[in-house]
Amino acid sequence: MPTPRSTRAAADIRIDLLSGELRAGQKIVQESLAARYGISRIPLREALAQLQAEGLVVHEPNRGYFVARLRAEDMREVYRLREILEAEAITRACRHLSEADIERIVRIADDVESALSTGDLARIGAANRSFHFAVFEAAGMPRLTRILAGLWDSTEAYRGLYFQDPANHQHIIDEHAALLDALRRRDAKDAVVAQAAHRTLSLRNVSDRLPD
Amino acid sequence: MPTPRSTRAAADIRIDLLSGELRAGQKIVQESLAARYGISRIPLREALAQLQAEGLVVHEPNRGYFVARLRAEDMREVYRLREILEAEAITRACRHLSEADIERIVRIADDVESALSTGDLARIGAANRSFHFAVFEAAGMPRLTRILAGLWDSTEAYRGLYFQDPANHQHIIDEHAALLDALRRRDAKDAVVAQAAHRTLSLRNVSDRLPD
DNA sequence: CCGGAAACTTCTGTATACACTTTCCTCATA
DNA sequence: TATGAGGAAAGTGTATACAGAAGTTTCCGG
Repeated sequence: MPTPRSTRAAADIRIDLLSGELRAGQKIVQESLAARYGISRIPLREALAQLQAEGLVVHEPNRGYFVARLRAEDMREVYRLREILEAEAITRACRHLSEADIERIVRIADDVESALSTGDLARIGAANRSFHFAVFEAAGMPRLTRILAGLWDSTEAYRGLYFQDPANHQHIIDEHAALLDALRRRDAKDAVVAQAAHRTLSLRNVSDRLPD
Repeated sequence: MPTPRSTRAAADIRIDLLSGELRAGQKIVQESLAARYGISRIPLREALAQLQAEGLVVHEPNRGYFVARLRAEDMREVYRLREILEAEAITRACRHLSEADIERIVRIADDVESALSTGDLARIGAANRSFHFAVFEAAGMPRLTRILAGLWDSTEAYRGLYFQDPANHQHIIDEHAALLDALRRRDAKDAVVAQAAHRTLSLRNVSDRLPD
């Protein structure tokens, strides 16, 4: 396995955080959490450092890490930031997209469809993410891509819930198609609108499950 | 001293990175860098993890950390992202600012002026940063504040050069005053413009010193 | 003389161990 | 009963140590 323990731990913690296993505001005792994942504190701390950059945990010197409080309002912040930054990414992408880029994105969109038909949530999530980030990366702004990745990560666990409902599958396919169509025409405005529609739907889905 | 070694190391590395001591693309050998700062590899790794979130270094599993390549183009990306995100922060801040907030910001602006008169670069930098982040924080968007902090950090070392030139001192004072005036009037549009002027000037100053 | 595989070197990733800080409890005192 | 000093317990921050992966050199067969 080429994945370091710290990376895997970060993924595990994300799940536990967002599934409510680790509750908001709670102190994170490194020893016990490390034991839970069967690793030592060193890789755990690196995972926590990464999650801090995503805003899922906060750190106080000599006092340790605490679970950040995620409320509906936080979710709205994440989505507002995505709105702004994804608009920038897509607008720039429209300027730079080559035909090869578009072909590649089309192939990934096909992957998403075939993943949806299997119902394998992990595969759907991975494919969907690949699709959107293939577009974002075409903007040629690596920092922007990284920031967006952090924002996506911070709500990663909720996306599974969204994919779980088969009623959403056709929406996803349609919205990806709309985005692709706009990209083909290099129509930044339409592309931004298509992306926004996609995002708004999933925000509604997610924020219903949070306090406040 | 309440600062953990890892935090201090991150600051040290930032300086060495941006002063050219550590060159772009270069592999970071943890052992030697740790020795250089007189610490062990553990806090160094945590510092590197943090710097990765800022985009100053990149990590490849089992291969280690490498110095990110910073070109004028990267600087333009950082400033473009700041432009978008600071506009959002200031717009929201205008909605939420209380009189007490404004008073506090005024006091910090005075700190900046007195720091400028002493010529102490570290103090000027700290005061200037406090000033702008006091405004950003008033937006009530903690993730946005954190992202902006990362963007500021990634060019921190260059800001010193800007403050060093006394010709810029009056600019800084005037622009802070203009921003404050707009904030008092809760005029989001003017405030964004004032902030933009401030930023543009320092971008020009910084990007002249980079390759490409 | 060259290509490729095996041994070696170097460095990363992680476990263990310990010092120092914070927190909590106890108990004496007003 | 409330309060604060003192000390024990718990937990973080970091140094040291080691296993294993990546990179490098050496050596052999062609």
